[in-house]
Amino acid sequence: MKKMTSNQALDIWRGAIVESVRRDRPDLSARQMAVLTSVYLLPAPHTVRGLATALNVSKPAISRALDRLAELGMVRRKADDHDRRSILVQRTVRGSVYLTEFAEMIVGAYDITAQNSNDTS
Amino acid sequence: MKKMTSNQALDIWRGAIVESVRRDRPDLSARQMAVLTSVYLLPAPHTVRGLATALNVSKPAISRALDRLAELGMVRRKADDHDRRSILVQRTVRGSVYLTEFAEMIVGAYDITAQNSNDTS
DNA sequence: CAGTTATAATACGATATCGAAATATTTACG
DNA sequence: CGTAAATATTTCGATATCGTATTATAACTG
Repeated sequence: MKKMTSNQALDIWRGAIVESVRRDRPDLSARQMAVLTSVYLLPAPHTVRGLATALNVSKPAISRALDRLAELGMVRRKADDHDRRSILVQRTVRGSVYLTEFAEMIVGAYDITAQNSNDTS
Repeated sequence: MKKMTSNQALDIWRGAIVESVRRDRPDLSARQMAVLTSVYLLPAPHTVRGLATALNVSKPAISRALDRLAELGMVRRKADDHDRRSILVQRTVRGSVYLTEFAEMIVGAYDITAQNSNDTS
């Protein structure tokens, strides 16, 4: 499977999102999910301002997303000693677990899709 | 790329969700997205009861998700002539366009990930 | 050191979503 | 028929999220 078709892409997305809904996991908004994955996958450090720029949303929107993610224990705020106006968004064990489980749901959906689309060429 | 690693899965997910947030698209909840993709990717017909069972959520939750999706013009309700208690959830052009665009964002994220993980084996 | 700029958080009012209970409406069945 | 069951929606109060404006704190600058 060298390339991915649009149909395969949607199948995978559906498989993962349906599994997430079925399991009744904490329902993160698209924005919260964008913040969470960016914090975990992009190189540190992460600030409110940086995330706001990267995601093209307002800083208060990022602050609130961090409120929610921190409440779920998936990120942690830490003061920046070099510039005490800023905060550094840090990863947590719980956040790692959540994303790892999510990744497994995606891979699971991928495997089912790849199997069904039987690309033996 | 015969198999997909967890890291690649998350990279793709992040790429697509961030792009969706950046473009300021209608922000569907996970549940709404699960309903929308199920209606478009699984074989018809689709009823509230069927979707509720498939997604393991209550029927009122499906009704409300359909309210939102119908308000956005992404699905349409139609009375079932064979059993007038039921409704049939139907696809629309707008819903197809939305999902097609979304699929392209996923494929785009996939291409970037595949490129970066330079799997020349 | 006074004034400006930059950072993040909070306040505010509006809107959306939630779960659970109550309400039609239609069908099944005895 | 008439009662029970099944379908979907609506209602209710509680909670969450939204965009914008405002506030609080820290750093820069002339």
